[in-house]
Amino acid sequence: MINKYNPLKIEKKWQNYWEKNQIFKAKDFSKKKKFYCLDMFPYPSGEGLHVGHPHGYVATDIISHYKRLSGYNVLHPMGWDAFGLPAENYAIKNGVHPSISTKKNIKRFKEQIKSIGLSYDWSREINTTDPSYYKWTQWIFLLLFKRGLAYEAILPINFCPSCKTGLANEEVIDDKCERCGTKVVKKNLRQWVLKITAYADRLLKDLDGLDWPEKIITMQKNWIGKSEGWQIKFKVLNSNLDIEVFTTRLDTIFGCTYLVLSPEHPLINNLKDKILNYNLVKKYIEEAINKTERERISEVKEKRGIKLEGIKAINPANNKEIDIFIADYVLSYYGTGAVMAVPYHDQRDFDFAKKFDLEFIKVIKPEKESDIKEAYEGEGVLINSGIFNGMKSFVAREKIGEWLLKKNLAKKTVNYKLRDWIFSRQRYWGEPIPIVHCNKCGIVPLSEKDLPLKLPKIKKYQPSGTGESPLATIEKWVNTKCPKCKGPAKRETNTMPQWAGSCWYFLRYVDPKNNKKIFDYRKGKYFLPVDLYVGGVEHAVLHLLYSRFWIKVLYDEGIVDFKEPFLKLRNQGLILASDGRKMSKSLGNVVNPDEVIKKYGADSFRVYHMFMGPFDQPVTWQTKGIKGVRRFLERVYNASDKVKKVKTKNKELEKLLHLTIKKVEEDIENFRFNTAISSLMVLLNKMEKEKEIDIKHFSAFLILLSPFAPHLSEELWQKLGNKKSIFFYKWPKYNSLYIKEEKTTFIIQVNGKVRDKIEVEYNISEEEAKKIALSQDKIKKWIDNKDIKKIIFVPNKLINFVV
RNA sequence: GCCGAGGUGGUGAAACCGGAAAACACGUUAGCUUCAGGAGCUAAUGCUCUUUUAAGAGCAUGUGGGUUCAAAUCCCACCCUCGGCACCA
Repeated sequence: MINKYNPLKIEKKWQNYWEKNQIFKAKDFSKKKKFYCLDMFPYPSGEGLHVGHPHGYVATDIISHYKRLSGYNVLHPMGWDAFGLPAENYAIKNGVHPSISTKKNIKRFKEQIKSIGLSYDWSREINTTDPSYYKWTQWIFLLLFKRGLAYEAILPINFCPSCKTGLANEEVIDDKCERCGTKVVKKNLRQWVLKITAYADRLLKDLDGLDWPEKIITMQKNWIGKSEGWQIKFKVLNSNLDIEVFTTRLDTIFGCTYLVLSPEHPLINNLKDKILNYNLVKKYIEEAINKTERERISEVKEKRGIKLEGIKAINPANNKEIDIFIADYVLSYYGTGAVMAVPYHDQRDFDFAKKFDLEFIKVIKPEKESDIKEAYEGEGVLINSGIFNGMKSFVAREKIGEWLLKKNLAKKTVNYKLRDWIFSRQRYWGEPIPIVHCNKCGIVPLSEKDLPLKLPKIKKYQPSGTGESPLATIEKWVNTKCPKCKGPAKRETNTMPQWAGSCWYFLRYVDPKNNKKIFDYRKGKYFLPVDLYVGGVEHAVLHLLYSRFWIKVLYDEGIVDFKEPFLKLRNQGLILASDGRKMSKSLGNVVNPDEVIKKYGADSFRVYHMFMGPFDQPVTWQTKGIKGVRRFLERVYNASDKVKKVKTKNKELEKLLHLTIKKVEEDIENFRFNTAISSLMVLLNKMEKEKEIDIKHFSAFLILLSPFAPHLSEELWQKLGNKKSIFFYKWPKYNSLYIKEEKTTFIIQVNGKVRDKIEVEYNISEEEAKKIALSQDKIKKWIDNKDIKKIIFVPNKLINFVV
């Protein structure tokens, strides 16, 4: 048969039609219920889309269509997260201003995305690099500043020598820059820091109500890393100084035989004169500080440290004099930067004490005795612990705490792994931080009316590498007047990190052109928060955590009335190249969607994406695999020739249709697109067998298909004589009457093995089933003249004879 | 080391509230169709064994055990793959 299906022609036609008639525009106010369906917006890179990018976009598009057909007013927008290093690097290399290359890249991305026929409301498109957008990013920064959540600090931070900028902790993976893979170095830099730690507890607690993948929730919980314990004061002998430590195992304090301070601990400087071996100590500290975190961690097995000769501390539990060490396994930024060491009951202390031949005291008796090859870190009963002997360890923790509290030596404390967010970057292509430095007034924020503070055009983008942004070289821009005293002042030259614009972009889609307010609150009240958010798992502790933080601040400020931005989150699986590796330009295994769409059509592209496998699992892209879905769509096209205004008498088909409606509906809701498509295939296979296809059946089928293959469905919908777009119609309702079974295939087992199948009336009784089953020749043979010991009957499923 | 996900035909996978393992596709083979290439249509397709051969039987869901009339599905132990975290006191 000649294929009349010509996707190239019909797809362009319908894309134009949808755009011209604004079919997918979300209404600002509507009596309909809203559904906010959001994709993580892309960074428009110079390479354009590869075949894997739109995986999530196709899924949200299917859901958006499905929700519209089910009567919702759907907000389904798209935009560009366009600040970032690649554009700047490109500018350095080719001298093209980032705003120009960004514009070009966006154009290309938009064309590619449009060619897939995704139903975005393009009237709401946003771009984070647009001053009318980043005005509001800066506005939020001022808000953070006003609330004391943005502060300046000189910190030893992770610095990428290749990108020549400081990085957030979240951006450092295995000691390497998340972007370029270069090993980071420690650098003391003046930084803007956001106090995300002030929200640690709320960021943790509010995870509970979210419909998010368990994995992401766990990752965020681990990243925040809450632990509850006690902070204990150890007095330094012959001085008025204290060393405070944090512990979650106060029950082991009687076993504490020394203290360990981190190399960065400030107390060391105060004790300088008393430390007899200060020169050696100083040398050790210098070495330790120059190591990166990873280097310290990689020496996990080999504990290093040095004893502070000449000074001792007092264990407040038993008043014993104990030694003090410095060791790099103690982290300055966690807890108090000092630990009480209990060699017998902590593996790290155990390793350290072995190496330095220190005293071990056993204070917890485990239920089962074990050998002393390693520390016992479990629970048990206290021994060698004075008045607490015999107490269970989990009780003793509190009792010892209360006892020391009375002596003013302890307080209950909660510690988090989460650290404040290093927020400034020494780069050009980012939002300028709206702050000036005045000799007289200090740090002064710009006022709202001075926003946006536009990024000046410059000729040299090259970062200095000294920790200054390229902006620092533009004197005309840097030198300004203090908003407060009108005296001479200098602008902040650091820019905001990549993540700033994406923290709040979904709010702006609600009212993207508003230049008076961040958005109209009435519009926000209707559309927000986001009902469904789909994107890659790689943002688990970056974008998703930062964004939650900002939304909570906006909530506290009364700008939004919800505490969590994304109610439901789903992650798409990674699309791997056919060699099983990640698609990347450098590996040369990238498949370009343009070519696939040109050859097979956008509908085939969409359907194949969803048919490949479970949505959230990684799959390898096999372009030839797309043939199967292309054939399916061709057969749909050909079947439309057989559609007549006939009333079918095929009860089976009627039933299958209603089962399919139910199945597709449930599968879409549950992100099981692959099985939704296969059930549509099954229905088509059945309909194809008919001489004439009932127009009612085919119409319903087309609506079920339309979220997946919108162009073809629209084309055939028109061919059936409908005047309006298919997307103005209603999702078919399945009727449980049709689904009702009349006959069923009944399985007969002997000893649990299937021996025969029979067609029987639905709801057949056990007695009857037994009678029929036993009369079957095949069954007789198996039962023979053995005794039937037991009969298991499962209604409408099977009967099992145990002989 | 800790946490999480997963392991089913030649391939992608389905079934996973215990009840027909392999739906739906890809690929392969044979036949038809076509000037040819491609495409299409029809049928077969987990493995092994057996003259009950237009059929029958056995074995099959990472490995080994267990529960059950019945296990891919539940329980225990182990192996492997992938992802995350990792000296957090």
